[in-house]
Amino acid sequence: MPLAIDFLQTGSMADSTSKDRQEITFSSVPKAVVSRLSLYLRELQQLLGEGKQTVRSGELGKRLGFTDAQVRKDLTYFGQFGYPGIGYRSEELVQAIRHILGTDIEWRVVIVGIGNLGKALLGYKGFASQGFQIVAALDNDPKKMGTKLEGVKIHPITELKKVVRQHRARLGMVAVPAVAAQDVVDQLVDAGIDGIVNFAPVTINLPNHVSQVGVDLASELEQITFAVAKRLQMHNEA
Amino acid sequence: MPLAIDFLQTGSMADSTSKDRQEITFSSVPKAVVSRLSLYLRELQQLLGEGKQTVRSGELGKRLGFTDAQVRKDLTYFGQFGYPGIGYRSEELVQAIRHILGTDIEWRVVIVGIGNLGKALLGYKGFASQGFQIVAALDNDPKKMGTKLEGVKIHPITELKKVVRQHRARLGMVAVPAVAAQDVVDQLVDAGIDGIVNFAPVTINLPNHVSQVGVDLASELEQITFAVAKRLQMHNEA
DNA sequence: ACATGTGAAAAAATTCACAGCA
DNA sequence: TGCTGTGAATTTTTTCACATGT
Repeated sequence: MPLAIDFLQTGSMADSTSKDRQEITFSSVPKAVVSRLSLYLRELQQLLGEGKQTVRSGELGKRLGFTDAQVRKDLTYFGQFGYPGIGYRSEELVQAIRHILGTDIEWRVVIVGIGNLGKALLGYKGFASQGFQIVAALDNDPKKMGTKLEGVKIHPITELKKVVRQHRARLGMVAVPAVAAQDVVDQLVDAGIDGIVNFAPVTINLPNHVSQVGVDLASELEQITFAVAKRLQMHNEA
Repeated sequence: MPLAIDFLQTGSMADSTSKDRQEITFSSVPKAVVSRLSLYLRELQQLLGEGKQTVRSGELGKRLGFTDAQVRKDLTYFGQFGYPGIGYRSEELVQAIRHILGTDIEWRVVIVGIGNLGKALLGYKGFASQGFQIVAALDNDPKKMGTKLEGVKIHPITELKKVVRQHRARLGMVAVPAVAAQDVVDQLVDAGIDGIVNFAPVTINLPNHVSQVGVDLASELEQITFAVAKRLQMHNEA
């Protein structure tokens, strides 16, 4: 019996353009598919801004460097969203992907660590537009307490649990020094957070019921130096 | 004929602890291997800090959530670094991975866009420790021109090509608004940059000879909301 | 004895290619 | 005609399990 959730509210009988009730089965969706879904969403929003009401799998894929088959296969993990002979309706697919990713509802986020990076995250406009609301910031510098940045109040880390619960935050972004990361993460878990984005360049341990994504800025650069070193080497060989 | 590069300088005849000359063949190394390599490196540096001179594949893997076989297989894409019955010598493996990633030499980096995120990147200490040197910053705000931040001078974007060439920078980090990203990237390519980390939430187009990695902060959060939504759904089902 | 390195097997992800539908 | 959706084929990646080396 596959796992499934209700998907896309049933359209009214008179609304001939809306698709029938669909199901999403989550069994064995490759991790890479989910990250491409984010890219599809971003590109579709771009396409909408360009006034394109529909898009074909080949077109969407080409803009992102994927094949048409990849785009179609990725989407069909979650349902049937396309129209044979036409393509996909941009607005409809945006809504569908937002529902799949879970960002058709607002997520309340706390940021821990208001150094340079934490401040950048606080001020980042891209979160709000994708359904993320930053509800509180936490830091252990006494000088910052009680002040506001970008309209968000800064609390002492000692009040983390209280603040997370008061705001009913479900996600945490950790931008503290590496040595403090595990401790902060433990507190977030204790406070009942559902998921964590960790910007500290260190491995953190979490219980299975809390999701994490690690973003290591040096590591991102290393992916590139490897590619460049490889290319130079190939060139020398040839 | 496989691609290969010289690897690990040949030890002196008297140095019985150093390994023989090795070769790296780059043919068909999975992309995921390279990102794990970054994690191995980070964890090994951590282990060294804890005073561990050697580490077994199972131990390294466990700390990162991988299997022992995965660790060994990943490393053998590039050579033989282990000692049967012992494991890997931490310091030696650190050097080897740095060489593989290309970070055993210094890379000069420019940052374009000195908003909140650009400032955070400028101040990030994790770059220098991994072999990245930020040599210049660029922005188009006249008020910032000529000032210094974190000891790095801010130049107008109009001088991008000149600045990149004067500093012989090979990598660029792009932290400008989405609408400006492609233009900035084009200028970086024109200036002869080798690789780009793009923080703007937009797809950029590059010639094949320039590497890129995209970091989309909202997308990172979406990976988590998907996992959380999925877990909640599984719970409801059960 | 113990841990690596590695072919072989298995699993997973991608690509193909075409049936079916607008 | 032109596109999606999708089983099948292919390719890639991971895991297994054991021969090899210390």
